[in-house]
Amino acid sequence: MYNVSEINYYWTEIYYHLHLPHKEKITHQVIRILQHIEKNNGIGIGEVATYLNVSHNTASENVKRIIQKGYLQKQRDLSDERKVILCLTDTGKDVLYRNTSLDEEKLKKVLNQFSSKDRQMIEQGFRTLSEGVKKCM
Amino acid sequence: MYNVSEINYYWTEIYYHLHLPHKEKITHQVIRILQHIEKNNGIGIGEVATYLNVSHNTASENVKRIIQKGYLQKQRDLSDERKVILCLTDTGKDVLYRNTSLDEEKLKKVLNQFSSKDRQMIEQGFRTLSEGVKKCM
DNA sequence: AGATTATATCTATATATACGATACATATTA
DNA sequence: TAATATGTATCGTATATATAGATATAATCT
Repeated sequence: MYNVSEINYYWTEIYYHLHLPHKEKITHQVIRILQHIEKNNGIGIGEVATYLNVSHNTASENVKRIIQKGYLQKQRDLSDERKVILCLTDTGKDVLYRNTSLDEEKLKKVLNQFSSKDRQMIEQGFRTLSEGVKKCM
Repeated sequence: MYNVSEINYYWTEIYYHLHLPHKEKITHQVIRILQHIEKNNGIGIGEVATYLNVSHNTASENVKRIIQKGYLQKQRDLSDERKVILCLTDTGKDVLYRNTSLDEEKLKKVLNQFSSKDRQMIEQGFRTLSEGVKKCM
């Protein structure tokens, strides 16, 4: 018997202690948009609207503001020039990283405490779960 | 040799696919406040201000709005009645949960794919890392 | 009593989010 | 080719949020 609540507790503890410092003011919507674009190719305004469950004009305006901040870039789809294709700028990747990832310096420090066997187990656990997630979802 | 970037990649993949649906409009500041209060006891306005690096009045107003939404509760510290002690309401716990944890239904589904040996390895990996983090940070 | 501390409130400003209505350019179809 | 559909952009408007400075209040300490 395994306990998913327990895993969730570990999950939040790890993030609480290892997240990066939050520099920029940013909302969840913006992070969701950045992450959705980063994790999928060829995302346009329409897909953003559907994903966030907001109207097209809201998505368009939200994306415009994110472009103004320099986090996103626009291209036109060559096969259908009505469509926009969005991708992250380097700044956008950096912002997304700082708001969703673990601080690698802290993580290194923590991992250094462990035996190499334990480290391997941790890494293997994450890898296995991540790969299982992609197969299943 | 272990690779922290790889762990980070797994980390974001897992969260992207397993996070709960985002119902409420919420900012990062609010989640940071809720999480900081949940992970520590006896937090007041002053500590919130220090933690977020904002002025005391900003922290006070922010907390006031969060209380209005029903996510936080106030008590006075019995030993020093100037001080406020903040704690999460049930709604607040629920909101924090939905914005920082993994969807337990999805997680169960993913874990069910694995052998019990793999499941144990994953759980053990999280536990070990979580405990290591608390020792180290 | 006076100073310090912790919090609260008032005012003002900037920004984010959202939607409806409308416009426009590019496909697609009859 | 004319009519329609599709994808996006913009305008006007409304609301919520975040922030700070100035000031106030209440409890505590010296």
